Amino acid sequence: MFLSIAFESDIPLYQQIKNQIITGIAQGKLKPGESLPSVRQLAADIGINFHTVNKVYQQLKQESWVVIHRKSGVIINPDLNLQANEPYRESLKDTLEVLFAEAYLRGVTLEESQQLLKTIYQSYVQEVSK
Amino acid sequence: MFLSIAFESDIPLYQQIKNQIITGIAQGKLKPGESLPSVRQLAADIGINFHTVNKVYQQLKQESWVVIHRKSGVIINPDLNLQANEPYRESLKDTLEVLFAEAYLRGVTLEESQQLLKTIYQSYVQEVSK
DNA sequence: TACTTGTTATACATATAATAGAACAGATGC
DNA sequence: GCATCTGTTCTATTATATGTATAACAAGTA
Repeated sequence: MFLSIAFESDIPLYQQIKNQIITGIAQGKLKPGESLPSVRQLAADIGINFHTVNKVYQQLKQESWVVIHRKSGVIINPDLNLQANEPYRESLKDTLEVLFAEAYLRGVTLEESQQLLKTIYQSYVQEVSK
Repeated sequence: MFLSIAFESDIPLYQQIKNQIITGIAQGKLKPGESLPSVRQLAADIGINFHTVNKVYQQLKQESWVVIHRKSGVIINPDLNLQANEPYRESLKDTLEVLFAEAYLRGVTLEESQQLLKTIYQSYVQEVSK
């Protein structure tokens, strides 16, 4: 099992699963072309309803993280080609503005934040491919 | 009015208000000791129910961003002394890990991210005080 | 044929978000 | 004193989000 779910968390189950799949791709734990468990299988593994997993897969498909075929099931998009377009960059900036306002007021310096970012980026794989 | 509310947003009203008050403090638009509108006044200004504003103030009070007295009403905590303790740093790291996994996969480099952070930090005031 | 696949539909329970109206005690200004 | 404003609390209702439950269907596989 490549997922660890916190049932007591206030983050919705489907969001936790989605987050871990996307970070999994970035960290190379999941490779483009690799297949994911079926909705029923993954739901059984985690111990939740298959509709919750289906919701995740539908959203991932909608955002082009995965492709779904009757034959091959759900696989990580082999041709990951997501763009950092302007709306995305805007939303990212807005999110960071709020997030780091609190961090700044708690005494986290710019240097610390940049160092943290560097460490996080180092956990991402150099080349995302098969 | 120092708040701009997006009613069509999927971000809850109370969360938008809370976010803008905290970033407002970081950016120097709101200074420690400064008083905020009463729950009824702010609600009337925005055009929402006063219970929603009350929810914001209660949370801000709970997290020590503001202090509330019968006499003075709601004021930004004059002695802002919030700590970046270990649980907070953990949650910040977890949030960033997810956030930048997607950014990374969309082609946003470490250098771009660090530059963005620098720009954001520059919008925060140097010295948070009266 | 039996089984698994993704997909869809309906229903239900619970929690969250937002609104609504009412009331109360403490403080303020006339 | 009296009216007004303050934060606070209570109950209630509506809408939405989340998660579960059961069932069914068409397409592909062994």
